[in-house]
Amino acid sequence: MKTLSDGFSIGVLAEAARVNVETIRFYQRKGLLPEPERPRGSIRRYADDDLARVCFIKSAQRLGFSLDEVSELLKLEDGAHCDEARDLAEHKLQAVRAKLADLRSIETALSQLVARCGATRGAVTCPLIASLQGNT
Amino acid sequence: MKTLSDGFSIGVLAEAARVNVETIRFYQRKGLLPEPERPRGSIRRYADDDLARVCFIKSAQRLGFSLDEVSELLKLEDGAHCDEARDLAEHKLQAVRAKLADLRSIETALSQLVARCGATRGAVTCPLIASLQGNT
DNA sequence: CTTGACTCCGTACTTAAGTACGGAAGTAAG
DNA sequence: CTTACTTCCGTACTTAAGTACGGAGTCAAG
Repeated sequence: MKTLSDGFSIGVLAEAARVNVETIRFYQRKGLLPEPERPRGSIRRYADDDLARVCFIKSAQRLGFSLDEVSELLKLEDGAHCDEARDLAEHKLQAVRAKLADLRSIETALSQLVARCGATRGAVTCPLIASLQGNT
Repeated sequence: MKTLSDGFSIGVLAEAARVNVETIRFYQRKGLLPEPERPRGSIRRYADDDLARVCFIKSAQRLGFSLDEVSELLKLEDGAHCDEARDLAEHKLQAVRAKLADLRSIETALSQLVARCGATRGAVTCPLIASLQGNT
């Protein structure tokens, strides 16, 4: 007996997450996404949780986290030992703050460039490179 | 005749930029870094500009820009036509701002997680995933 | 109950960003 | 001048993150 909404297929999941079906399968192989049981010889069904997870992966990736790092982030969610989780989170937090600082200086540089570019004609010597000098 | 400081070798450049020598050569092949002339049958010499450029590339990469995107950013610096430059800069600026927004919500989520994790024992259900729901 | 679309699975291919390799040529110290 | 390290250059290998492919099984509409 089938409850009314017992999840969606991999194709629907992929489409909803704006991702290739193969990518979903790839994430499963990597252990980033749980592979739901398939009811005896049938097709796997996915739920909103899975969609959220895929979206999260893509979002974190856009921020420059690798899949390995994303998998660490996800372990936090999955309720690993609290101490480990905390350590991990603190490290990520530092990385995130460093990225934020870098991005802010790029933002400043870019908006200045845009402003100046509207004003001065030709010969743009933008402050972009200068804005990133002081990094490790 | 050699002036006292007429630049450094590729090895020194690479070391200063904390990068593999091969990476320098790779960037040259991709046109991200100019290849200085080699004085008749001798070795190429690099200057501070080149170092700055390599550092910039690495910084931008850490923020999630691809080498292709970095090369666009660098074209801005190189004084392309002002209008193009401005367009490019505006697009990048939007991308940068989107990244900033995402990063800020991750930062919030992570710091909340760290805080809670110190307080509650066990069973961490972190707000990380939730924090990234609202993205395209 | 057939037909067309979708799923499953393993394997193979692709792209981006390097890294490594090997031989010839340049260079710097003894 | 020899020896040991670099550079130079082309070509080949590696890793991460997918993408594509092909054959077999499943599902649902007509």
